[in-house]
Amino acid sequence: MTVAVDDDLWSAIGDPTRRRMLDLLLADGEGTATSLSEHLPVTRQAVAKHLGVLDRAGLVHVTPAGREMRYRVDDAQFARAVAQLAAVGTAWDARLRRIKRIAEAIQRTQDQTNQDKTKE
Amino acid sequence: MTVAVDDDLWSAIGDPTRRRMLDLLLADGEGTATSLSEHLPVTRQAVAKHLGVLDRAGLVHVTPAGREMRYRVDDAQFARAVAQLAAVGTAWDARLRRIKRIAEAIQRTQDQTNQDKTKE
DNA sequence: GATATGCGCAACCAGGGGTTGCGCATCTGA
DNA sequence: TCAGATGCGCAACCCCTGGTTGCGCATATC
Repeated sequence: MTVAVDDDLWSAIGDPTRRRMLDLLLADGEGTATSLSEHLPVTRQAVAKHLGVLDRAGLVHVTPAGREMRYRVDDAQFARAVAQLAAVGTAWDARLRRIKRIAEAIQRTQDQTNQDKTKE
Repeated sequence: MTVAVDDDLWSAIGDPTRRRMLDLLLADGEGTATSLSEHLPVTRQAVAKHLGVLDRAGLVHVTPAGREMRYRVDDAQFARAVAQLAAVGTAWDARLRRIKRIAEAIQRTQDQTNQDKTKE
């Protein structure tokens, strides 16, 4: 019942800084390491490394424009990442519900047993 | 529109080994560092460290039983973690849909412009 | 009581996120 | 046109984390 997860994709969106970067890129359409770093508590170099990770994971594409490197989100791959989040979430949610159901069932049988005992 | 995420909780479930550990604990109800390590590609000590992280995040509880330390998942906290996954997922999904809508709108206005031009 | 089993602690290593420092390329304006 | 500003990449370094091995201690078990 374990959900198969693309570890590269998951670890890419697992980092909080990278999640904020994706947020920023989605909000503004595109951005550079420098522009992103202005809205983040880390340096341009750190952002550049993260952009490298996101690029290798296929979550962003880069377009050279003069001396700038403009990044934008790859919608399709991003959608895949969101789907993975959802998959793990729903799988765990389902498991939680099943456990709760079983627990309630056990509770009921115990109540029944206790009731039987009081009858004796 | 950024979703507020409990970073400790997220980073706890962000690690693939910890996710598999949670899976195992949920499947078996409870487990020890030794028993879990038998189903994982890492040593008991590594598992023990992860259990420490999960414990500090409130995702598991430990019960000493003789020389064993039995861990089980905290349903409530685990549900919170799942909820966070779902929250980020749905937020991003919504943003994707909005972008797609805007893109389509732009497409339509461009089509309209082109049509106008052909009319001239 | 001797042996096996489960655990914790400590030291160590590799990789990743972060920083600073530097040099190179591209823009821009006087 | 050329000098300064701007954007970027590369390299070295630090610290934390995930992982390992090695050890000793406590609890079961025969």
